[in-house]
Amino acid sequence: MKSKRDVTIYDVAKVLNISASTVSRGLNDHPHLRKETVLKIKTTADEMGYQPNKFASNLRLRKTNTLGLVVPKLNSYFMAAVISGIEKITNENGYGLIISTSNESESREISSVNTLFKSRVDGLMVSVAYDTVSPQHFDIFLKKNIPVVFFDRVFKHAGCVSIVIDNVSAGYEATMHLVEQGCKRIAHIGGNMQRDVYSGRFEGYKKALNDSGIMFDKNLVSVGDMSQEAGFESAKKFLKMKNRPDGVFAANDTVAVALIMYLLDADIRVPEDICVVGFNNEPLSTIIKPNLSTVDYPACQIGETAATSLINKLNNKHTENIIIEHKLIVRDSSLRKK
Amino acid sequence: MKSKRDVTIYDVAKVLNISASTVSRGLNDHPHLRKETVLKIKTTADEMGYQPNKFASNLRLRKTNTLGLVVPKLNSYFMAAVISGIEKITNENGYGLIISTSNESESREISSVNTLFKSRVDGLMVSVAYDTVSPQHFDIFLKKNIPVVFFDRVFKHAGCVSIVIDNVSAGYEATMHLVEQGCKRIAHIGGNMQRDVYSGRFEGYKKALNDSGIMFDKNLVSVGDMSQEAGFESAKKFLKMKNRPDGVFAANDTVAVALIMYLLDADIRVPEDICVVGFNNEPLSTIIKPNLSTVDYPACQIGETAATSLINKLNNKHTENIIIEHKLIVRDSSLRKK
DNA sequence: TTGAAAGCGCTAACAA
DNA sequence: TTGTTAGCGCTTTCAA
Repeated sequence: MKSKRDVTIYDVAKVLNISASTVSRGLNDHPHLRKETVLKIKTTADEMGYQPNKFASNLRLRKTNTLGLVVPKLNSYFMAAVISGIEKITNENGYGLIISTSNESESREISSVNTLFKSRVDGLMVSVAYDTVSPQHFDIFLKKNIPVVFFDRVFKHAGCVSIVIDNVSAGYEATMHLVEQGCKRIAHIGGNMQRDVYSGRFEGYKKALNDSGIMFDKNLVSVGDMSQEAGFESAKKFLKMKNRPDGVFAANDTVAVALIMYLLDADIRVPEDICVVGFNNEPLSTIIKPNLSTVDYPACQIGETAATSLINKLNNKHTENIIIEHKLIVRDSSLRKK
Repeated sequence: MKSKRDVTIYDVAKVLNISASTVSRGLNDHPHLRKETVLKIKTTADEMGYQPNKFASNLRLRKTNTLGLVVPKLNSYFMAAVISGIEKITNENGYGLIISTSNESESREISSVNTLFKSRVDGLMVSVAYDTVSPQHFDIFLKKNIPVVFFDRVFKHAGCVSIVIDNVSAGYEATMHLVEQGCKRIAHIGGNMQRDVYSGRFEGYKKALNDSGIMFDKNLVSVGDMSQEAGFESAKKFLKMKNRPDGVFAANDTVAVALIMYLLDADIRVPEDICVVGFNNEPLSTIIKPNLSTVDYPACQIGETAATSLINKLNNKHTENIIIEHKLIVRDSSLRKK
């Protein structure tokens, strides 16, 4: 594994009979250099196979030009799209990106955050894990004035920008749509209410019921880990009730699809007997029959916005919380009236 | 964004009235130090909030303890599982991980590889992009004796280890299964035959036909980009034929599911009229009705194996190509005989 | 068992 | 417009 010594700016300088600092300046397009010199330096460096040593420059400059990203999981279409948005912006701005996953667990999130801190990223983007309770592991960043941007699943944390959708409105619209389809007993499948996305959607659900004169019934609310299993469990629970729901607003598509599969297996008709609305517009929402009504929001744009915010903050530009538009997409799973 | 100066080993040394080199040794558990001294150094460093500066040590040691990973896309269950396997091993062995995506394009792959090279990763893991033609962008690594491990979509490249499944056997088994179900005209939907995974599956398909006395018919082979669209296109093509296929072996689940959706919409029965087998065992294979028969293989284990191989190679241990077991999973989409 | 000192490769303040 | 020089924080050789 022994590698030959790399070409350094000193080697280039020696060949050109100039000083290393001039080479450094030339490589970095320093303004006061003769164009001619710059060109000469760059071509020679190229020819010699020079590769800048980031560690030396990071060490010297005390910054890494690298951003960190912590996400709960990689297995959703949503997250893949977010990351592609982030990569686009970071690439355009000459930043590197280190991605780390928390696997939905607080302890893994803490270790990811610490690792990125040790890697001395210039800034951090985070979507919080499912079961994270306290945001205090981000304090090491904040204490050092390293900016942290939250997106999707966020913490309200002094000095941190958040990129979110309006979950309350989205939950409200989804539920209202069920009301408009004639549903009277509308159930909700939600997640950990410590996560703003789930508490927001739940709040919107309750608000819509209230505005429609429908009494909130806590038996119609099922809280789980938003997995396929959780969807089956909720379906089982609803089917056991003597007074079954006739509509369900689920806080993600995975759960909604699992619910529908279970219902269909039990010979319940969707949407005739029970209308279902999901959340996220994952690809599987158009594979299930009937196609799933859901809430769509631009994942790629969320990624781009998060990265842009972070970079702006690094450049001391003004930044603020941003709310991204969402849209209810009505498909067959909730459409009784055509 | 100005950060206070960090605590360095010099600061720790000053507090303890010893030299920086001793502190360095203490922190790294150098053998000849008094246990007492080591303990004293570690606790003081901790109390002072000391964080090692990786750049300084990377610069000094000429290695980064970081591995690079280049993958085509993040949006599949398969890749998410592979990455979680890789993260497990890298974490256990004290390596960092930088993930980069090629977005299935050769040019993005080249730039990812170059970026990781500049980041001076100690080793590289790669699953090749859909349309990569030449492996020569990996030469910068090989020339410097930095090990490269391929997995899933691989290049046969001197000195590079590959972690794969036996795609030929898998394609053979899938096709044979269709034959056993009574299919006589078996079609194949494949991808870029430059990718070993697709050429292997195709080869297995042809071999199975041959072994079953079925004439290979090139009109029954549809090659596309393995997207949902490609699945629809293939379905359209097959339905237009006067002599339609009665079985289809698709080289991934996305295409297989799209095909089934299209067929069902056209009132073709699956499996009665056409049997379908996919590949990868993605979650959507159990959401489509009828559930999709497919080939399963342990993604997480592939990730673990790739990372382990790479780390072994870095430690100058013996490494070799590894073939991971796969399994045909028969579900309703291909099951005529019970 | 510990310390002094050099150097990894780069950048920038200062000088010319 | 370019050169000299010091130093970023760490490791390690050599010496004690």
